Amino acid sequence: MYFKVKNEAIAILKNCLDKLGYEIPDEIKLDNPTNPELGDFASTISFELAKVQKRSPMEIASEIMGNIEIKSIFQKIEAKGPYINFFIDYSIFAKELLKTITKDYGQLEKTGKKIILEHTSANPNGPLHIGHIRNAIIGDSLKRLLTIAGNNLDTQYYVNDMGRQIAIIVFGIKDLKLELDPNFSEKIDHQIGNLYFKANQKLNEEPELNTKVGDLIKTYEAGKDSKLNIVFEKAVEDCLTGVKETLHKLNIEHDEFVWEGQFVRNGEVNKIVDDLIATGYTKKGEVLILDLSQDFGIEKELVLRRSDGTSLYSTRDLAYHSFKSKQGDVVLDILGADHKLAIDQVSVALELIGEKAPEVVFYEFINLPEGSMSTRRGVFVSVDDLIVEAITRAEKELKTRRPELTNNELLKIAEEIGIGAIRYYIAKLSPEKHITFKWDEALSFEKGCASIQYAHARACKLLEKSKKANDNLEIAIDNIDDEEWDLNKAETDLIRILAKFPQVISESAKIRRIHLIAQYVQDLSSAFNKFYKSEQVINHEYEYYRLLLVDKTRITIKNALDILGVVAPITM
RNA sequence: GGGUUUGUAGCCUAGUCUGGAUAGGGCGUAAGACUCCUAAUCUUAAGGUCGAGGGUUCAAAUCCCUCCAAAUCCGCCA
Repeated sequence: MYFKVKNEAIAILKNCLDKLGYEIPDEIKLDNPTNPELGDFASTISFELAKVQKRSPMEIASEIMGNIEIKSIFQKIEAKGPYINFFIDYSIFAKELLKTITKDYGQLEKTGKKIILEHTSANPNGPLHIGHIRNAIIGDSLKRLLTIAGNNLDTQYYVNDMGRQIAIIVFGIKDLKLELDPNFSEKIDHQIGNLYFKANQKLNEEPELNTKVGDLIKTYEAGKDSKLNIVFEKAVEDCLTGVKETLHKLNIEHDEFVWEGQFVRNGEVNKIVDDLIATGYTKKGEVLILDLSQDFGIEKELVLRRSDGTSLYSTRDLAYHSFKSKQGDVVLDILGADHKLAIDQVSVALELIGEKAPEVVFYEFINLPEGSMSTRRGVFVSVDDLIVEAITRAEKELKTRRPELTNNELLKIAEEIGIGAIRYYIAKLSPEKHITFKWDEALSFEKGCASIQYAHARACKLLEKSKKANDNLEIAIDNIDDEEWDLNKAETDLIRILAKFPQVISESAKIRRIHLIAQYVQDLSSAFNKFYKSEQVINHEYEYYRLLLVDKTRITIKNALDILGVVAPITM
């Protein structure tokens, strides 16, 4: 609906320019003025024409105004100085819009594109910490966003079962006889993280033990020692169990878990190395390297094999990316900013052998006030702890607000609010922003996600109450054209924001940024809360229209929260 | 040393790609609003050298140059 009106405005302008005999630019851009008093769309076309024609923009604007034709959906078109402002006629537009908002509002046309989205992919050497969830939350929200934007998504978690990290864990189990408690006295990924920390300490004290780790890597990569394979696989599987549990609590599920080891075993890594040798960009010295400095300006050489013949992460990653490249139209990675150089190398290498380079969404680090996090050093805040704290805080708040709730109800709502707070905290920031983690900022309920969820719950409750007082809501939709509806400011503001939802989705999906959605749903719920506070709905003259407005707002808030992976509670 | 990212009120942040109207939100602060559909709400106010300096332009938070600060990368780690 919004697209349609915007295009209509552009058509009106084009028509007018044509009439005046001016050359029509390829693209006519319309701004959304921040101040509603300046209209719904604004054109700065006068400035551009002024440059070409060497006349004042004001003069051109008034000339345009003298020749412009107003169509019915617009109430008026005004020139404010050099700007040309379009004002929508909301008494018509609002009714049209309400008809277009259905259960799947926001769903864009199918693009037919398959997108392979890899996210999270944390090493299975400990529990997820708050650095990892930025990846997971951005990744999962993008999956939801790109799906509603019409794409076919496949999400993958790349499991690093072959790295040095995992070998260190196996070394801890086999050589240091560190034990995991099979009775799960502590969540298994936390146990593994702890074991990893201890094994690293030992290796720091006695660096000569590193040869044992090297031997483990070599043996596992060869894959012939089936007993050792089982130890590796068990450790990874165990850790992954814990990680999946954490992700599940955050409403995050992956379609596939792809183990990197398979690419060594099935010969893909060797094949990639051979293909790269064939390009002529490799050099063989003590180790095999890929040199991209001459033709691609990448200073750092990429080592493809260790001197002992084993593969490295980046080589296996090349094989994995080649695998993904064959599965979809777009390969999308969510990566920490520390991977920028590495993925540049991988991308160039992939293009050299005729595969698709990934598109990458980078995010900056989350640090603790005391510095960076590290699983190896045992310095981190785990996501599990964060979740417990978030839910505890929500519970406490709920107890004072809704003392009449049963324990089960309370826990359910507290979970929805706590998880929402976490996801929203990450989602609302643009990914290139550096974050210093602070509990109070991460878990704020004021004007954060909770107020959005609250708006949704309010809308639900209102609709429920109206059902008791009224006939069915559908009647209002049928009769929508028969009655006049003179909208006030609160209603107009709400309509205006509701109308923008598909445009926001389209724009966010295009630039692969979820924080626009977070901002949008905040604006929407804020407009709804204002409306709710200032206007009576039940028993009002325009009750049908207002109930419709409430219902459509409810749908839109829910669909927007869905993109962020946040539950829209019916009550709270 | 070189590359990349960030710097917007006491605090957090949008806007930077694609220059355009009075720089948009939120927290906190101050004052106010529940005999009325849920006050996790709403209303009002104060609070800004858009890191600093220079340049381009009719117009710069936005583009260009120099500098400052923070983070990060420059591993036979992942």
